Amino acid sequence: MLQVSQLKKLADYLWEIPASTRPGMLVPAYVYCKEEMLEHILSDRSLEQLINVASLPGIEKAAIVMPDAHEGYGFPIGGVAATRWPEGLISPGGIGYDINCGVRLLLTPLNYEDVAGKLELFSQELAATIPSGTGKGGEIKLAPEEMDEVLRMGAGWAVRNGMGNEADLAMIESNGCLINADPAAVSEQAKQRGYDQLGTIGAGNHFVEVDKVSEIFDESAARSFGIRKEQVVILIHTGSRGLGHQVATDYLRLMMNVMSEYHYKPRDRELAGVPFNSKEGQDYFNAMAAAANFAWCNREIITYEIRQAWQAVFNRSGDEIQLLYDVAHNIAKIEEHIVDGKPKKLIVHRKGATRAFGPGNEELPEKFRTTGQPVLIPGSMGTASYVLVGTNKSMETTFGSTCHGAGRTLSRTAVKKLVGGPQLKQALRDQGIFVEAGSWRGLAEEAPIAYKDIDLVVDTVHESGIALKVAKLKPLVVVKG
DNA sequence: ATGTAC
Repeated sequence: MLQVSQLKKLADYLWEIPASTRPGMLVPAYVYCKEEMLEHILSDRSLEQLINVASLPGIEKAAIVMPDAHEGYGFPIGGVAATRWPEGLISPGGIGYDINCGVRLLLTPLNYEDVAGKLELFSQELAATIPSGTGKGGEIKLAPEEMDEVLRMGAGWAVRNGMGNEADLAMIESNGCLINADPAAVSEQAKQRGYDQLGTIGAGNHFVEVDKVSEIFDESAARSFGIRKEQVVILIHTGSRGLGHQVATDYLRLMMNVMSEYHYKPRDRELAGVPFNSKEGQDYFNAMAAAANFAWCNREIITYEIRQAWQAVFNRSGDEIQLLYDVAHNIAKIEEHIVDGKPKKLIVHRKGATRAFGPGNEELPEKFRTTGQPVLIPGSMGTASYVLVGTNKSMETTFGSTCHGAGRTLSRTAVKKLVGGPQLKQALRDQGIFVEAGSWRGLAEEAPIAYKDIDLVVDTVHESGIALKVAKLKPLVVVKG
């Protein structure tokens, strides 16, 4: 276990683990964290895992963790690592099992006072309209050729089939479609697990949440995003369901078997990987892209379901609900960043980390060119969530990345010993929050006491400048699996 | 996160 004394304090929010700390580290590691939250990160294996990441073949500049970091499979969740294109390592552990787990924020034209009397009804309608829960499927059953179309097209498939709005597509990271996606690289088993899972939330920390905008920090960015105080907004957090999970499982197993052929011996077997430009590396990257497209299509169809529930409850057009933005926080992307003063093409792994591109970036839609991209950070259930904006500081220091959420401090088993589902639902109801939960156990596992303080996490990235606060959201309704 | 099991 690493000691505080092994961390070099660079600022109130930033620590360095020098490359000399362990043999084999190719680059230093950086920890974005306030001193008062350091105990969480030091209490599990996340920094040992970060040190392992700092020794991945081809890693550039640094291995980085965000303030919401905790231990994950191989890589810490809340981690960012960029390897040299095209021969650097690609490692499924650096993306995670839930490929393109991500967040999207919908903007409604109504304010809190307009919906206050109908919130309970809306929560029930949302729960009835959006399937949720482990292994749960929905109404849409994809034929094999339709599945391949979804994997190739991403969110555009939903639009083409009448379950999404054309205007949404520009407001999705990568337009909701990674063009290298290859359905042939995705196993039949993965496709089978996903064939009826479009339009479903899943379980764990996934949710649909109705919020009101409780505070504005940056008036000008908020106005440009179309966000105002008291406004009702809707947050979606989910990913690629069983399909993405199976893709990760398949390729981790494959890479464990072949990595020695590429003379790669990881410090931890969970860090299995292969050179990006190897056959297996390309197959994984193209399968990962297909799973990412499935997740974007999933969030687009959930948006369609929300628009229907809105129409049913408020007797207003669902099309008045606008998509602000949709961000991935478990993904690998090929991006150009400046390293040692020179532009370099990199394989950027983000695992529990959000892209936070700043003003002027060509990948952003016109609407966000002058502000930087919206960054959506959900807090733990019943606490707050945030809208931030990407910065050029993040481009310079964190490969254009920031945190992704509050970050767990207690395991699922540990928290269940401290709190029960019914008790938690009542406690949230007492705070004016309507909760619709698919299972008491699942609800208890997501209790806010199992998470870090979202305000501290967001303040850390704000002070460090790797994303700046725009608005704070307060939950009104939570729908969970 | 997850057909909470290879």
